[in-house]
Amino acid sequence: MDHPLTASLNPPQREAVLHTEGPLLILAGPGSGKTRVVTHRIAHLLAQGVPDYQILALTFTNKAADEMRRRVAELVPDAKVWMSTFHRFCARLLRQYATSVGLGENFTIYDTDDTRKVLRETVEELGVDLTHVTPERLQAAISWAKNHLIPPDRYEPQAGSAVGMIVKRVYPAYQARLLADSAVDFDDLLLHVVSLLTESPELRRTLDARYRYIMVDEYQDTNLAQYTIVRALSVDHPNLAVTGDPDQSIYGWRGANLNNILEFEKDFPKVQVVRLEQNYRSTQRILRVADQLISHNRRRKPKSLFTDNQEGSQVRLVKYLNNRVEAESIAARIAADVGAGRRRPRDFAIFYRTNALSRNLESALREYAIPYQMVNGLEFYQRKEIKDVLAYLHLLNNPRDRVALTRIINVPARGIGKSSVIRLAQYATHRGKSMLDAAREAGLIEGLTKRAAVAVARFVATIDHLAVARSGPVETIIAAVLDETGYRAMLKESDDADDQERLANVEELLTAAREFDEHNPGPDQLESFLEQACLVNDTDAWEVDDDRVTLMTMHAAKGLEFPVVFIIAVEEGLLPHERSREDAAALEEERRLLFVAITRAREELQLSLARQREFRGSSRYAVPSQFLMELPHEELEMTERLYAEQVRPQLSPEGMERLAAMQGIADLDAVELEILNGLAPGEAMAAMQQMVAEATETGLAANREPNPAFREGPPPRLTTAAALAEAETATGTGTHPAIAARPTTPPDDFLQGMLVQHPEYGLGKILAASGTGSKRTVTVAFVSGAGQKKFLVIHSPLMLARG
DNA sequence: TGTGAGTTGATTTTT
DNA sequence: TCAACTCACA
Repeated sequence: MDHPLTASLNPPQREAVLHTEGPLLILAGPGSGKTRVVTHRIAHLLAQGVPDYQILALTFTNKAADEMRRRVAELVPDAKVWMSTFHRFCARLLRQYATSVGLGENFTIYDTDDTRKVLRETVEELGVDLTHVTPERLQAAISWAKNHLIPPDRYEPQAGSAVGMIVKRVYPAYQARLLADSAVDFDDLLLHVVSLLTESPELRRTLDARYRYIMVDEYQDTNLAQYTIVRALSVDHPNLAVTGDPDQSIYGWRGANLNNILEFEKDFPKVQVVRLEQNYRSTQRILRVADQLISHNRRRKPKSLFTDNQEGSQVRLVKYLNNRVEAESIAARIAADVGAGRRRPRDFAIFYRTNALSRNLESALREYAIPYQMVNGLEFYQRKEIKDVLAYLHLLNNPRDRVALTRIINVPARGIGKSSVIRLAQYATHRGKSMLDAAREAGLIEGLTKRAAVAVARFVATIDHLAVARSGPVETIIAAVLDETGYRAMLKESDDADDQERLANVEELLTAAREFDEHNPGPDQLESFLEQACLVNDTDAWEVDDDRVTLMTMHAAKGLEFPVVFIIAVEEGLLPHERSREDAAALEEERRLLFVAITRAREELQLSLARQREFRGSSRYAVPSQFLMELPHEELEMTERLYAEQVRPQLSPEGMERLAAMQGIADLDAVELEILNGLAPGEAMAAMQQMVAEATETGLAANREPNPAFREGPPPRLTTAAALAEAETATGTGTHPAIAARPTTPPDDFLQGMLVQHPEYGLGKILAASGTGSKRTVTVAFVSGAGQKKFLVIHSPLMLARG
């Protein structure tokens, strides 16, 4: 009988799906339908009668886990298969057995920031001199050791390594401090689970039997700790299915060991190996470029990628004068394609090696009013105010959490200064007490002023009072924290517009908590909430459905695909990154990184570099990446651009409509269409935004008077920011020349909820307003993707878009 | 104790 | 370029 489940699969895919018993290695090239195979395999297992709780699927990112969950649900709606990241899985497990590894029942997960604080304090306590070693370096070294399962007492530095010597001293103290705080860092989550499994054969057996079918995604990225965990759970029931591609291993710097996948067949001699080599994503040309590049790597399993897709156009390789021209040209191209109706914003992605490279792109895209989303930036849970509130929760959850206590003992200000906190910490360390317990004895602490002691006592009382409601709904706990600590009042009474924004963020946290409560009913959910907050990351915020251009690092791009991909700054020192150039293995990883980036493209691909690039404030001449020499030149179309591309699209009616929809306008009349066609794309976009403002003003998108800004004929053409700035100075209005001058509005007329127009950022809404007259400040959220900004109204080029 | 200005120093990728 | 940290002052 035919399996309806496998009807749509090619032979190797089917083979992988139908293989259920015994180890399985799926070598999946890019775009080969890997997720499809994994999800169908889960569905198949379930159809075979395997209970859902016996299946465990492990990924590296929440994004991947969510995607898998979504797609399994499409096949088998009610299955409750456990799909999560390694770290989350370990956190869950660890919570049951925390005491066996020396942690308190409610342990805290310290993030990178917290970890650095602990490290810094440890270094200080030990009196270690850090003149030539940054804490980050130390952090990386300790993380490396942990990823390689080297405990503090077995750490031996390489001969002559200055960092190593310091690590040898600091690592044990650091680890002791974590345990004292009943806290773990990210690496510990894995490490503690490894010790659980190695030290308790019984527990290992139980879990092995429980998770009978284990799948690991992106197996090439596993480090020794992850490898050990997976192996330990696959001894009695070795139904371990791993998928991966050695050519896409890009996390070596985080301890990922390529050997795990290269030697899987040695680890499990009876393994079935399936190769997925047919690519369903890219054009022949893109695939050939990728293939040729990666063939220069030595440490790999050779594979032959092929596709039935079209030949496609040549891959563009463009050399720009400088980074500004690069960014503007890319933005112009995108604007042209969108304007002509050929593409939507969501079809495009721009990749770069380091986050710092995104700046020019952002402003260029804003200039063209192209909506974009950037995957990184200050992530919600990293914001100061969110971390503050969460610190209160952490302290309630784990009274030993020292980082949390020091963070908020004087926030809002209670008159407990730095020196008092140090005294408190010393007292606690001396007596082996937690900071909170030490604080309870504030009156006994030498060197603490009476005033400080009273303040500390009051702080303890507040915490104790809050602790009473600790087991209730999270939203209630947060609300109590905000009220009883005075945190909300502190923000509310502030004149600073930043604080108004913070207040809004804090309210958002309340909403998040409410949603969490709905999904997680029952008492004592605080720890679970905090765990979730600690283990989310930037890419999780990326929205597939938004019609926006995507900006991200090449690392974040893994697992995604886009019709058109731009890869910028393919230059020595950036693409093989500075720090990777000497080391052959690291260089291969950089090559894989470019391979990953290239293979994200479905139809069009452009690689670019600049002759001159501004970096760290100063400008320098760039050398083309050595990887460019390795590409097949017959597949490339090479051009050089010394000025910003002037792409003047003839906007088709269809394209205009799309643009209009993007900008929120219902329809356009013929006159407007004609005028817009006469403008450079950047101006056309700005003009569009103006129309939105007009439309909002009248409340009626249709049936408008033609915009007065266009009656007087096209404004001077300006494309570069320099020219724009010049024009601004000349007119003295500070507004884009395409926008008609308006009478100035008194600052106090800028009210919360109003729509405003900004020459650079476009249309936005006032989220918060404070102060009066010349001190009037507003926080504005922009639709363009610029995010939120605050302005002193009187000095800002903001104009009301309504009234 | 708290704030502000000035200086310094560092910048890959992330669970 | 920018953020974090230091130091001086109120």
